[in-house]
Amino acid sequence: MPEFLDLHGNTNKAVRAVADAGMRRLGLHLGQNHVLALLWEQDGRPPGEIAAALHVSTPTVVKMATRMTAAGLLTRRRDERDNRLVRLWLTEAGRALRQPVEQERENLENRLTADLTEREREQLISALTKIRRRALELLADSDPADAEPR
Amino acid sequence: MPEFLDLHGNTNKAVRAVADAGMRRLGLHLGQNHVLALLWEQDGRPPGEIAAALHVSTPTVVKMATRMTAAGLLTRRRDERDNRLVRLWLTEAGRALRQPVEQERENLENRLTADLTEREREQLISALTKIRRRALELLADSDPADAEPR
DNA sequence: TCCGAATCGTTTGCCGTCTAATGAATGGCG
DNA sequence: CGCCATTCATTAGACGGCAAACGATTCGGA
Repeated sequence: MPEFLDLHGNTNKAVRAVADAGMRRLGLHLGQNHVLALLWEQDGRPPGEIAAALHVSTPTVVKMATRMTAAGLLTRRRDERDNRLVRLWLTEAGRALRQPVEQERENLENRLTADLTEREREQLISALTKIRRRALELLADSDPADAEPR
Repeated sequence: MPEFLDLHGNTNKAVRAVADAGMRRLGLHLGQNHVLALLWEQDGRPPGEIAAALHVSTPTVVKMATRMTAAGLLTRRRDERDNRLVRLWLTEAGRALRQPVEQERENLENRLTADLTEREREQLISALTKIRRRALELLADSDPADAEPR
């Protein structure tokens, strides 16, 4: 009865590929939409804050910001009061993607879960939530990094 | 009722991180265990065959094979009869990891699904299977690459 | 006031993954 | 029999992700 692990991994890969195709149609790379989503909600956030919100490392956001800047989606500017901070600001192009991206995401979600009944969908979400919680606990245990901030 | 997509992605990341930590304890990088698993089952397979079995591109396997060779887990040798082919052979070190890796995987799976009842687990697998199938269908549609091999 | 600790972003380098381009060998068909 | 299409692996380059090292700035306490 083995291998929930493999099934979950394979499913994720397939879902990821579909989402990537969808975003690519809008000229985005997978992952960039998450950064945009945070900036649509509140423009001018610094990389560290975005990284924390996305549960991702700061260097990851920095790299993405570099590419997205090159792609004309946003601009970088240092905070005037605290020069350690950098703030990311949407360009017109970045702002314009909001509606199409949000629609595409809804579209993807609906199509992917089309074979599930409402009940199945709820159970799925419940199960995934439990597993995620469990995984985060296991991570915190084995990795005493953020344990005991004194 | 939002965002099965996000939940699934986040769960995957957490699960991946836990699995990665587990494999790292054995001196492996995540993903390498899958290559090893195929070679334990049948040694001397070529990269293309492994890629197909893992649903991964050939370059991915080639790169992993390069690192795993450097790590002393396997060796590369060209097939004598068909010189286009390369075959990957386990070293003693690669073979020795079988038991510990398989146990670690079982261990991980059990710990991750510990919060689920047997029934929940079955439903989860069923739902993920449906979604994966759906995702693969959507991919095949939008991407007429492998459709109609004449 | 001044120096060391804390806070940020960036750089570097690695892993897994993909697509596209390249290169080497085989095999079949005229 | 010889040439061209097919079949493989490899290389190159991009993306998302991570950890570690580095550099700049701010801030608090002596």
